[in-house]
Amino acid sequence: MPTKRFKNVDQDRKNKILDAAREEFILNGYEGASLNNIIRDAEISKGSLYYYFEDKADIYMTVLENAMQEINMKIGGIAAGEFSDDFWNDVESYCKKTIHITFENPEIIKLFRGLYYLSTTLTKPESVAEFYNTTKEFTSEIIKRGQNMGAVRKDIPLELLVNIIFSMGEAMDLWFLGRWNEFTHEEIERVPQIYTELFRRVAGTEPVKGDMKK
Amino acid sequence: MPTKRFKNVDQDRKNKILDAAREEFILNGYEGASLNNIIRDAEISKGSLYYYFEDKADIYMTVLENAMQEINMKIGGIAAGEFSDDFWNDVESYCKKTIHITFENPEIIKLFRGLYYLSTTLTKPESVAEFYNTTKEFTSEIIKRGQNMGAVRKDIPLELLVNIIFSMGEAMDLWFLGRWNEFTHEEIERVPQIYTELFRRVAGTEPVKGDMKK
Amino acid sequence: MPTKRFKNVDQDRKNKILDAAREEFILNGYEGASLNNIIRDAEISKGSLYYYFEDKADIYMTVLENAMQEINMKIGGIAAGEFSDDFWNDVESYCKKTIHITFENPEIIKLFRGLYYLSTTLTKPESVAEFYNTTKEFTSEIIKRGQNMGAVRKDIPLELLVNIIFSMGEAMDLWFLGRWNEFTHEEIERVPQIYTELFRRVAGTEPVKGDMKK
Amino acid sequence: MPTKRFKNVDQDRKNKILDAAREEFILNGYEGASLNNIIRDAEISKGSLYYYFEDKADIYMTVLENAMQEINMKIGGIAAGEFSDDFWNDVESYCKKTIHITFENPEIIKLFRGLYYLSTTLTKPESVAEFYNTTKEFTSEIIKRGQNMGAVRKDIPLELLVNIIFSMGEAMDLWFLGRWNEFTHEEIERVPQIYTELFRRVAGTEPVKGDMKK
DNA sequence: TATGAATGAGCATTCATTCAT
DNA sequence: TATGAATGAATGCTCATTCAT
Repeated sequence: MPTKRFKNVDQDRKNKILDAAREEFILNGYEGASLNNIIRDAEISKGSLYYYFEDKADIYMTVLENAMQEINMKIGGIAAGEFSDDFWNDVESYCKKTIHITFENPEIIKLFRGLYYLSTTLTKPESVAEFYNTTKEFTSEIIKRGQNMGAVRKDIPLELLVNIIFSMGEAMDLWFLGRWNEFTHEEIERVPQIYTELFRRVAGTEPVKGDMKK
Repeated sequence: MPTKRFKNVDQDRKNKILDAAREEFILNGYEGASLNNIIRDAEISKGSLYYYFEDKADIYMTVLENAMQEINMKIGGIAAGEFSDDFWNDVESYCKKTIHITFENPEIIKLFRGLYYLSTTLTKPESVAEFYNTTKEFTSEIIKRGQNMGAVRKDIPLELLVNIIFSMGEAMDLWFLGRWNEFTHEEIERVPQIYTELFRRVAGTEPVKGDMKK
Repeated sequence: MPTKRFKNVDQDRKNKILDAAREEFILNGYEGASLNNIIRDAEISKGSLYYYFEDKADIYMTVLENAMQEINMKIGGIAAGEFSDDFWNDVESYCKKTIHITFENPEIIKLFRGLYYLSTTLTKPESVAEFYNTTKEFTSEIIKRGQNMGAVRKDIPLELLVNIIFSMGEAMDLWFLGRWNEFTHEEIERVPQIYTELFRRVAGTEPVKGDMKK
Repeated sequence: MPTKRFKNVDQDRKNKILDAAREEFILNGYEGASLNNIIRDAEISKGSLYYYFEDKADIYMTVLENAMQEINMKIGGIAAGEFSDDFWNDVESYCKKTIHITFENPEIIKLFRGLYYLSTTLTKPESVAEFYNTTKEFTSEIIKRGQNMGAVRKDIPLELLVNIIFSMGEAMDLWFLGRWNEFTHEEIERVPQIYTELFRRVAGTEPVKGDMKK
């Protein structure tokens, strides 16, 4: 439980630490990250680090939570009230926002990839798993809403659906990320449609007839 | 390049080494795996390990190649000739075989997850990437066949499609793996259908009206 | 860069480390020296060693700098002001001092021999070379002074002259070192003359008529 | 005692081994040299290496002896009969030959530098020392001849003189080697004169008035 | 003679963590 | 709160040498 002590730290210092840590984890993955590099870049002492955090995993989790929060703040209000009654339209506009953010902060993907790896490896995976779930809850909420509106199928376990959607998103992120520069502006504009079309095919109640040329 | 020296090693010894290494990599991932543990379990000397392999990555790759080969042997002949003219039917029967094997050797998934992580992290990722690609080529071939038969859409880049399919498979594997024991025999029987239905939704040319209750 | 951390270490501990390191480098040369031996003899942990120093080369350089400083402190003021206007007389008195010190601390020669070897071998030779040059600069200064006074020839490149003088000194050191015990007190007294006479022959502007019986 | 077994080896094989070993020792020094590299390059087995040689030092010594022999063959007849009665003239022509060879095979210097280092470090230095002495004997003979002719001073112990001359030669070799390319053809022609002049100054019975502009 | 598999001690270096101040 | 010195186990890897065949 690091949080209490760390929460009360001066904001600037807090940011410096989180930035340094994030950078390090992105660069070297979880195992590869060195606490020494972090304290060097954050300009704090080893002692402080261990005063704020329980251990390496704790730092990592904190970085993650923070990154997530940041993202959510940027995506912001896809609060219930803002949804229209055209579910898949909403999804598309959500995708549009998300994709923008993701591709403006591509390192974040690397950060979370570490998580995925960790969840099966770490000695104290509970907290990681917990975080992982929290992250998925948001997607879960959206999908449930779709189900209530009759737009999303109910014949497949919700959690499975979430996982699949998640993985698909990750796969597409990765693919587009690798060739982002090769795309024209117009093509980029159509990326959210592709995401949505594929999500809809998998999860939708009604057949989708897609037809998109690259 | 397991240096051919390893190939000539006494079969028992070879197995002992590969088993120990696989176990270690599964347990701790690539970075976390310790060569010391491996030689302890395999009951060989440090020198021997480095006589057989170039470095840690080389051991890992060898373990992987071996696992892959093992799997392929078990899946066996989905050679071209065995395909019928009902593409999605073929896919389902392929899924059936694959799922069986995967779920009988669930650790293998963990093994390959390391790969995924590695491919973006390792200092010498070429060989890893190469292997990763080889692995994907198989899926790629199947999908191309589907395209030729008019069963698989062509309006999405092949590689992207492969990646998505791959990720979906991984996600489903993971999900089912976690609750394999909770399923009745009948439900298990229907799993390949679920895989296929979802693949078909994503990749198929014709709308799919799925309707499967959990 | 002994990282200033080392500078602040308790004097006793510092000495213990430097002594152990010097001993080890003298005994086994640079490549042959084992950090394990050093920490064993210095009774410190591996971690501490790497807390104080960057790497093996850093330790070696620190030992060297220290030895150099020690020597310079003992030789002390051959500051400009102390020179008379009889150049070769000054050289002889400098030799007298130096020889005494060298032969009272003969191991030091071995220490620096390592340097010589290193400067051509090491992967990071810059710092070594730098140090080596610094060391030679002193001789260089003296020679230049001799040239200004008209006592030292100018028809040979300065740097070449320095190198030759240096090597001659080394050769004589080595030779006398090996038979120091065989000499009578009187003979020892005349050693600086021999050094000077030979230096003068090589570097002097005027013919020298030496005549010294062993 | 490697020699007997190694001597009887097929000439080609022998050369291949010696070449590979020499290359390795030149490249990495004695400590740094790896027997594995040697057998790889020589295309022989580990077992053979240890059948021919006692240990690493033995290989090194053999390489050295061979190199020395090679040099001597190239320098060739400065046999007694070929000496004129102008000693220093003979020395100059000897220098001319030697310098040519040295600067055509500059790696050899590196090879012998290892020796110098070794002689104080190695666990079995006797053989090294012995070799070192053998090497010096040649110089020694020449100097003695000079003494008999009255051209070389006798007031300094012969062995000391040899060592000094040797060191001076080494120092000059090194210096010229580093700037060989910067010299015009004419300057190169005068190098042996410089060597000789300096040797003569140090060892000669009569004053030398040198005057050479760079 | 010749091979090459096998060894294990040794290497420099990095690490997360502790704790006295 | 904050520091930074101290730790020692662990890491991947290389080495010269031995020896059964």
